[in-house]
Amino acid sequence: MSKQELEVVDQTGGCCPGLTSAPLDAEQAVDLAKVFKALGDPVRLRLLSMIASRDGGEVCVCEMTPAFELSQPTISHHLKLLRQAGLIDCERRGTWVYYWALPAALDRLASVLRAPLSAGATT
Amino acid sequence: MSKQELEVVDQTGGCCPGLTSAPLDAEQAVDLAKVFKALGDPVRLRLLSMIASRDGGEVCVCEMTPAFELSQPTISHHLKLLRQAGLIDCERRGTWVYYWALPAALDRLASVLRAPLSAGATT
DNA sequence: GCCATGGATCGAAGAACGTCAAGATAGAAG
DNA sequence: CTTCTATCTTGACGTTCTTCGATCCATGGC
Repeated sequence: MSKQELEVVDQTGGCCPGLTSAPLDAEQAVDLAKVFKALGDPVRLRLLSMIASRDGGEVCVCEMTPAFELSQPTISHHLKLLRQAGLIDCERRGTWVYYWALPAALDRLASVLRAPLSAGATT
Repeated sequence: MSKQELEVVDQTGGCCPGLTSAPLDAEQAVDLAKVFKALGDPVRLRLLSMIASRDGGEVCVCEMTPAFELSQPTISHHLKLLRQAGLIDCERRGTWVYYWALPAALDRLASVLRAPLSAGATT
């Protein structure tokens, strides 16, 4: 896996500490909450899952919309929220728009949630 | 029959396939979204962090309330939501109420978010 | 140029959420 | 039993979210 050009580990200002290592400060909490809020809707979770489970490829909007019993503007709206949360990105290619996942964002969240391996009673 | 035989909690098995391994079905998405929604508020994230970063011990409400510029009922409300999401639990002990984290819930979420280590992560 | 198609944006209706003040409940101390 | 402290619950208010229909923008084909 290729690394980004950022060698520092705390680039996002909330990436590293983790929920379980120390109390989150207010600013980190606001930042993280935005991303978790984006995941706090079943439609967005399914959209993200559809996209992220195709790590190699993109998913066309025209493929996602009919998978839900929702209007096209609603799907578009949810995709926008996922994009604003930094979880996915998209590109127009001809007539169609393709979305792909940004795995680093998911990894960051997982790291925040995952208790340190040595957590618990260390003594 | 309340619970089906789906008691396997193996993170790679039937319970938590993970966002990135296959598209989430609607029911799983609704279930997961409830937990992520509980994390989608900065106050709740900080509360959970305060509690979870003391894995060995509990945190008294009397210790959490003054950490926020919010009324005590509001804190109580957020703690209730975290408890309903299965992220924390509590017990009254004398005059005070103590909360502690349920690390298995956090682990489950992390597993859902984390791309499968051996499969698909080809970036 | 014109039209058809895929997607995004706008504005509005209804539901859900975060917050507080006021009241209720549980235990401790006198 | 009464009172006090710590916490939870209730009811209400304003804000935010989800969803939709209608409309607009971008691209490709004629």
